[in-house]
Amino acid sequence: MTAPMSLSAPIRLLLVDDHPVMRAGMANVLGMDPDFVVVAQADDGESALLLWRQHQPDVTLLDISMGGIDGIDTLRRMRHDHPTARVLMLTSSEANEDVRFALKAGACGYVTKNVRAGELAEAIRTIHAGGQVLSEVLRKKLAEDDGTRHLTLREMEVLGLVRQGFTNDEIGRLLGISERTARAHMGTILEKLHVSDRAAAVARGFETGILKT
Amino acid sequence: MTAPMSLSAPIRLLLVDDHPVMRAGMANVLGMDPDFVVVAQADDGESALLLWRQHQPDVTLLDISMGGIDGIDTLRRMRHDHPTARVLMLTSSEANEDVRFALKAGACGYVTKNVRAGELAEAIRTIHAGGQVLSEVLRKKLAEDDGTRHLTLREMEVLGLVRQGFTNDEIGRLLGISERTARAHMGTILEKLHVSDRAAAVARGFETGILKT
DNA sequence: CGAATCATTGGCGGATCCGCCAATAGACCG
DNA sequence: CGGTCTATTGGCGGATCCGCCAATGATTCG
Repeated sequence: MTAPMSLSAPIRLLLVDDHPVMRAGMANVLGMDPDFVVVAQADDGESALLLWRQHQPDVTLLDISMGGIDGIDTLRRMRHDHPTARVLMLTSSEANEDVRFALKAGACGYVTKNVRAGELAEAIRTIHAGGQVLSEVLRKKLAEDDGTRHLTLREMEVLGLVRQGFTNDEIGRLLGISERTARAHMGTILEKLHVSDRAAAVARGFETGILKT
Repeated sequence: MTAPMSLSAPIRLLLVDDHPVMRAGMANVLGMDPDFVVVAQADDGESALLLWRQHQPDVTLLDISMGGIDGIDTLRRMRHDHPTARVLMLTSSEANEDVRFALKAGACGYVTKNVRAGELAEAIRTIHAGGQVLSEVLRKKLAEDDGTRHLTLREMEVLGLVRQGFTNDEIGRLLGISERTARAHMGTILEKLHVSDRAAAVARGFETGILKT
């Protein structure tokens, strides 16, 4: 528990969150620690990408729910433009789909906002050292969820229309497929989500993060 | 724009939020201003109530989504035990139902977390001076929503069961009423929510905040 | 005390849903 | 090259949904 690596250069951070007060909190908490220096802050995805290019931070802390392009998309583009970018998702969402997509999109870690300051600092150090961060709880949720097969793109598309109140017939026409096919998709959705009707499927969609408010 | 009332005693604040980093942000932002002093912080409803009694703060900043009892319930109990308590909701939810219930439960103001630091300080001063705080945006959303009639308790109960995938028949049995009555409730729910089927009703429920993840 | 809202129930009928059966074609994987 | 997954479509039938008609008692409000 002796202060580690205070001799090396501090880890340069980019903070991305659309809540000014939250950013102040991060800057404050992390600014206390000489291992870190906040080189820039952004409140949306666009400026995050811009600021990344300008500052080339060692680690980026990225929120998911933001106005404009969402955090996952920002992450995708950031990793696409700069494959070396190391990103720690710091968000309030515990939805499995968010975690899964974030990791798939190249996040090096995922922590929820109810994390304590010390844990956050530790996570950043791990990320910077080239490690992965995923809390035990989330790891567990993901694992038990892997037993379940996930919705395909097509199925998500269908679920999105179901959410809007379209009938199978309308969904078929909207997607340029037969009503029967839409129904087949509906069937697999119900099966995969372990529910008995489309109303419950929509609910499940929101619960798991497939659907967003 | 001259610094107001710096001669009087500072406004004593209680911060309630389950995100440590967010609390640090609030404490930091508000601590800069000599008008404010943070006398206590809580990360859940129970301790919030306890700390209120101990410190009798001038203004409480209260989050809605928290582990344990939620912010609205905390607010209710706080106002019940101490009708003089002045509370400013500070939350990330923009859902109409949250705003409505908060105001009904006795909140003196409601601001979302994407508020800038200066606005937050201003809001607290207004609350302390006996005023109400509600952003133009939220006021507008509420107004246009008042045209729509709101779900009754019974209807929310039904919607909660619909969400779980129960049929009208099952809902009837669960509530000890006829299937026909459940169906009638369903009908009014669809009408009030301006949707065509129960799946869309569930979606609307999540969008408006009637249903929670 | 009327007006309004709410919770309740009934019948009838067409629309829609969902399950079970089966099949084809393309994509991807080892 | 087989196996698996995905997307697609068909038929059949019972279950369920939703709309339209109408009615009663309780409660609340002005």
